[in-house]
Amino acid sequence: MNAMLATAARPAAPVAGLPRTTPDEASQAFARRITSTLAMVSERVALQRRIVHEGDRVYAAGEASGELFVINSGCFKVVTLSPDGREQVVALKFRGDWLGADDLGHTCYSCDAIAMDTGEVWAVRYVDLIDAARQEPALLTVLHQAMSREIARERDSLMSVCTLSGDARVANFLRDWAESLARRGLRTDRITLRMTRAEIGNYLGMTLESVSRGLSRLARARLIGFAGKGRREVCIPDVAALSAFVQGTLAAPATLQ
Amino acid sequence: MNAMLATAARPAAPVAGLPRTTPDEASQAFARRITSTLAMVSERVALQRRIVHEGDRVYAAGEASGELFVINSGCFKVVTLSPDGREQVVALKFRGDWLGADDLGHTCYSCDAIAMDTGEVWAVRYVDLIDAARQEPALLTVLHQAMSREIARERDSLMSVCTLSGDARVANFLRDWAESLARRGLRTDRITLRMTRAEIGNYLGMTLESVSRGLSRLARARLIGFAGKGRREVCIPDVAALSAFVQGTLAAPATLQ
DNA sequence: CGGAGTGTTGAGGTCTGTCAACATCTGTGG
DNA sequence: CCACAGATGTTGACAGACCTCAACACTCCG
Repeated sequence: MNAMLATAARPAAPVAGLPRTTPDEASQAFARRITSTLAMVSERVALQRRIVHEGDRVYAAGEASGELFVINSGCFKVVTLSPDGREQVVALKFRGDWLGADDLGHTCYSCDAIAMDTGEVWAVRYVDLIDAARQEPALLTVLHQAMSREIARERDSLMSVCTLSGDARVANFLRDWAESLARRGLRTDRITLRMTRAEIGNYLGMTLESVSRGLSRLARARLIGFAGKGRREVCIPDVAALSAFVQGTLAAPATLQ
Repeated sequence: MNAMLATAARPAAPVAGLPRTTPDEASQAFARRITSTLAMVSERVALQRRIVHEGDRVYAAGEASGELFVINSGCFKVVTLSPDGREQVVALKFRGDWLGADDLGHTCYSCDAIAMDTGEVWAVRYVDLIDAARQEPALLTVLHQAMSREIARERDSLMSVCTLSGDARVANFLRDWAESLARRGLRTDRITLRMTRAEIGNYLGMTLESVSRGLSRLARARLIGFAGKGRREVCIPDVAALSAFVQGTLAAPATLQ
């Protein structure tokens, strides 16, 4: 397919800057990078392992920062709380991602990081990390990669909110989540959304009703299916089809009946 | 300046996590930080000065990365181009900001960085920077601060797009721009927008017509004024009033007649 | 002068938010 | 085990905000 060729040729990313069309190799390279990152950190830097459960706060806005957290397992949300009380989910994080790297230069955290699941994070002190980097410069590279990936992800979110319709945003969100899992070697045919419709809507810049309607329409179009009874379990028979749908809404505002 | 007084008077409740209503001291601290950053970089790292003019590309998506650029003067936009041809302005940068830091870990740039003005950037090779940081660890801190600020800015943009109405987004954009200038000691009573309505709309996630209408309504409400004939020069008599307007739209969806 | 580029404004349609009713699931307590 | 309350999710009707299309004004330049 020339789409593939095009993608391979130009390093830029597809839709809304989202993860390339995930050929296995890219996915595997990603998995290897995570593994080696975790290995390197655990070998070279003093760290403290911490088990967290659903709802636990890894750190809270306002706390003195100075520690970074590498996620070994579980999934997490990063939430900002503005002074007038509005809160917004600004990022979702998985194994291999860093928490707290977005407040490096500051004296305190600017967000809350909350576990959406049981998981394990490794707490690393910033100064220790920098220190260890004198012996192992690759640690810096790894950190910088993580931060620049975070910037890129944030931009993707922005682009998604700016240019996609409601339904497409929901589809894009699901695809994103599925690919995050896929790249980490987890199963994606049946994923558990660990967020309420309200939270998803908050993250995507839309109301919970619109999210619900979007999911229903995607299900009617057989792009996704619901498993379990809680309607929190979603199966994605064909991730590529979801991507195609997102693409399609751009070219010709195709509506789901 | 009574704008300042007004700001000092009201207990400054920021918006969308945006920079607090800029009391002088914070603004001055910011200016000092920029100065010392530039000084440190120019003293400690090998760099190449480069003069750019409006429309010049500092780097382009797809080019091999490896260099960072510190902005000494001028203003710049960072643009992503997706394969299907849509492009999106994802960031605006001024003196003291870094360009290219968002692609640190990657082999090539993922965006274009384009001068909107005549200016000067200092090109620094990443390896040289890391190397210099062995002598002067503060260089790393500075870099990390810049990156985490970038993440925060991106999040603010996201929150702005997600939670503010069209008019409020335009107002917020103007205030942002004015504060960026103010913190750098430049005059803000009369600013020149170096972007077309279409570009502003693209950046804010709305159409050029909506931007135009928003500007007109703000002008009718005397929150801004137009100078010059091109309608690109905007004066902001009272930045605090603009902030207040943005805040106001949150509490009670106040419309500008 | 005339054309291209840019900006403004109006009319009408569509998408999404708002409000509301109802369905479903979960956990608690009798 | 069942009943019940609260949280969560779905769906409809309606209204309002924003986009689309279109006409027109202004500026800059050749």
